[in-house]
Amino acid sequence: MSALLADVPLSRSVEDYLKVIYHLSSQGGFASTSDIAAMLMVAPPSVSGMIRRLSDTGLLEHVPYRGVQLTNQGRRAALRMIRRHRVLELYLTERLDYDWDGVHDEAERLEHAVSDELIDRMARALGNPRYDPHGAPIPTAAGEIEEAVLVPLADAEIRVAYELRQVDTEDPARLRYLAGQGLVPGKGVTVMSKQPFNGPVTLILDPGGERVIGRELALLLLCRRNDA
Amino acid sequence: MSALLADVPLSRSVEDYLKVIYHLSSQGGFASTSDIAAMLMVAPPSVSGMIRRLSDTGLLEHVPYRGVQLTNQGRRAALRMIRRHRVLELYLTERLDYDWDGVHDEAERLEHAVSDELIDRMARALGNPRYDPHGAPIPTAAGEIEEAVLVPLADAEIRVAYELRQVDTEDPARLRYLAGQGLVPGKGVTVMSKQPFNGPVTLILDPGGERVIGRELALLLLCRRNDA
DNA sequence: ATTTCGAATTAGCTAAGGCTAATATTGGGC
DNA sequence: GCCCAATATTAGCCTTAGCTAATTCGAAAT
Repeated sequence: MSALLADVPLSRSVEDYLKVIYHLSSQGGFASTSDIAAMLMVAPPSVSGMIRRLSDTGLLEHVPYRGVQLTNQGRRAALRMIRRHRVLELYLTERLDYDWDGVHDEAERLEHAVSDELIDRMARALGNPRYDPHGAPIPTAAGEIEEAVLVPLADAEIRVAYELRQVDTEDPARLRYLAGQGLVPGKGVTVMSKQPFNGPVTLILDPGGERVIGRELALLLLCRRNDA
Repeated sequence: MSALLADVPLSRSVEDYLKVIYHLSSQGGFASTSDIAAMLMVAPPSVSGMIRRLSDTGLLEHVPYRGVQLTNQGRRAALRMIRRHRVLELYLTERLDYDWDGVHDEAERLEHAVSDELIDRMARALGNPRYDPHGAPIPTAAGEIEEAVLVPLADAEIRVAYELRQVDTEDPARLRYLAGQGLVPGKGVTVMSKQPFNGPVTLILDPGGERVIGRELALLLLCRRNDA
């Protein structure tokens, strides 16, 4: 049945579009032209053009003036890129001493050039890890990805123990600051209070101590209730 | 003085052209359009087109109907690519268990995507090595390359001790065969006899023993006289 | 029900880097 | 010294993937 869906190599641009569309539509909706354009830093008409090519080749479904969704084939290709990206990020930090805030750009370029073979060798060398340096799940070679139910720290319940699982940004400055505060995956966190009007969040880190962080950052810190 | 020669990023194609032109003109001559075309597996008019772009940007000098030579700027860019390629080949074999006959293709794609930073980290992790897995010298980050005077085994003097220094091919089948025969850089070799009419060469390997190999392969084995 | 405004699309352009077919140049053989 | 074959170049086309300007669509507000 997949004789027609020959595994033609995808261009660098196509790979970038698929990845972005995966992220934008991962919460089940459509990805809009303008959101895609903003994420890729291209003009909206460029996106319209690419959307036509991608839907012609069956990688996505386009509802004009509404948005796009990946087909199964498109989702498979996107997850392959995400696996590459996350394995690369982990390998670079673990084996070549990159900081977690500096790996993104390097991985972003390498993910288009590596073979599946190399990614699998890297993953094997790392013991087939399940999470990247930011705590994001690494899809398997078969294309499975863990769907954990995580809640932003900003929405966590007061005085309830959580575990910080994932830091949802690639911005080096934010990552550097958070690492400096000890806010890295694996830490225990308990929110003690939240100020109103999008004010700061006060929390206790374990191990660590008291911290006060702004709401913007608190939205990036994805957590899991300890009893869940 | 190099304010005008801004270090504009080069495209993948441009990097490939520079590398093959470097190799074709390394013995001091001009690289011809058709040789470049053959090495890159493109049609000769494509080469003519690229030559114009490259000489417009000052990366090479073109003498119409005769060929091209790299400028200093072009040579620097080519050596940077060669450094990348060779560091990658060594890293992949040393750290990710690639065979010396399988690294070429992977390095060929990665060399266009890695940063100088990553290459330097890999080189440092390997102890700033001077030779790649095939014995080819690795240019330094500053763009220096060792110019050793090596002689093909086919031209070595009879009953004189040489050291095998470099295997000058990237062809996996040939590399696999040579490794099977123990013909790898570092071995001692002494030619005992050469058959006429491009016939086989009989040699003694140290450590190893007697081997008989065809002239085609004997041309790829670059050696240095032990007393030189 | 109409208007309006923002989002999306189409039209038409550019540059890189391929291709084939046609033309120009060069150097070797006579 | 001339001619031919091999090599190089030019002419003209294609695709990818971007752009701006112009147009069209749809949904929210009147």
